[in-house]
Amino acid sequence: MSAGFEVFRDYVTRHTQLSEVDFGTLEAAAKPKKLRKHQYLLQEGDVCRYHCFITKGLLRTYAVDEKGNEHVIRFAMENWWISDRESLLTEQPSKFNIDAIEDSEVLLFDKSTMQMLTDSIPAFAKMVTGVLDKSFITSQTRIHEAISSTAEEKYNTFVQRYPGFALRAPQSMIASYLGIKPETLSRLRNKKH
Amino acid sequence: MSAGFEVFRDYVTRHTQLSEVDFGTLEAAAKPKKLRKHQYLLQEGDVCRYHCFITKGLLRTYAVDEKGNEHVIRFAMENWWISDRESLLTEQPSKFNIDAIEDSEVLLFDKSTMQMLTDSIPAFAKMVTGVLDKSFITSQTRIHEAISSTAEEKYNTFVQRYPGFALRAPQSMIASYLGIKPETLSRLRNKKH
DNA sequence: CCGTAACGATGAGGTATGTCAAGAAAGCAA
DNA sequence: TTGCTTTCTTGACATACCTCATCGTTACGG
Repeated sequence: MSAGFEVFRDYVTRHTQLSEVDFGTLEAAAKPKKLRKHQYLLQEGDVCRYHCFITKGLLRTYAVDEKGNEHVIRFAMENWWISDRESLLTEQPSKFNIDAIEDSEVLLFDKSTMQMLTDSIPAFAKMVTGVLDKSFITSQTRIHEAISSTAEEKYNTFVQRYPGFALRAPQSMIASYLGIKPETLSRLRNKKH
Repeated sequence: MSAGFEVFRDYVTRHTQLSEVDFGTLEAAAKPKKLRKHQYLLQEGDVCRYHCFITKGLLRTYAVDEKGNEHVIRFAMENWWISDRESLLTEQPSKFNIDAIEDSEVLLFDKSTMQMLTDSIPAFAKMVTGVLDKSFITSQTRIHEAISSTAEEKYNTFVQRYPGFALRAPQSMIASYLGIKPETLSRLRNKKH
């Protein structure tokens, strides 16, 4: 068993209970992939074909606006899923880019494979829906914070909630994620005492 | 069949195919409820017990911060679902309020009933997951806009995407939803030529 | 280990949006 | 209708955050 699948196996075990046969099915379905720092998992304009589970490293989803500014939509690290669900669902070109912030490793599950897995392993289907449910809740929380907090409050909340991202991602990307300029974030960080 | 269920039946028919038996099961499970303008569907501190489908009217989810300011998290009208998924999932007190902006009618499905329905009607389960998936995608889009757009861009996008909300909700609530002050929204609207 | 490039820090000044206050308009109850 | 309340508009001013430019620091490929 690959190191990558071991991480995934632990993750699944933490969320549901599956037979050895089911784990075999999962392992056969997962395509491991390594990504070097700065390498793309998905590029704007391409159709997103995979649900990706991260077994190692740190990735980001970002969009580029007309003026060429990057906007980080989200970060994701070990034990997180990442994809463009909209492109995956509609099979239309993605508006987003996903790339590696660190050297990373992921497991790819293409759309039809995922369908097969959720159809044949109900407990796995339930886990996947549970993940989606939590993702939605997290998004609602972020929206709440985005519309109601100052830059400083957003940053403090971010650091508390995601210390891993705060330590591992460059400040310019964190600023982008928070919807503020890097200079503003720098000042915020340095004004503390 | 009540007028409310008729709306729901049409909605379900648009999204999936169900037998008459299944529709009977749904109708038996749905508790209709009328809400007068300003009436609460959920109050902060209470545990959210229901998935609610709106058959008539307009509701909002909002949070109140320490300073007493209201922040509108979302609007929802006919053919939309509304609830606090976090409270529903965890059975912890909600941080949000949901109330009626207009006289409204909803169908309530409590958590265990919903579980029973999705367990016994796979097509319905699939539809519900599909709705959640779309909700998540919508949230991601809103986050993207929140971090990358000016107040004016946010307002224009909002009007285009949700003309119904733009016409039916008071401006102070729309401003709150966009994360800006009512005065700012008023100026934006009136500066056009 | 060096040189270059990317990143972060900091200053000066600008702009979008917020705050507070007053008045006009619109909704609503009697 | 009338009067009362809530919502919207508008102005003057405050401020959080942005922009642009510069410089120090860190990362990294050769």
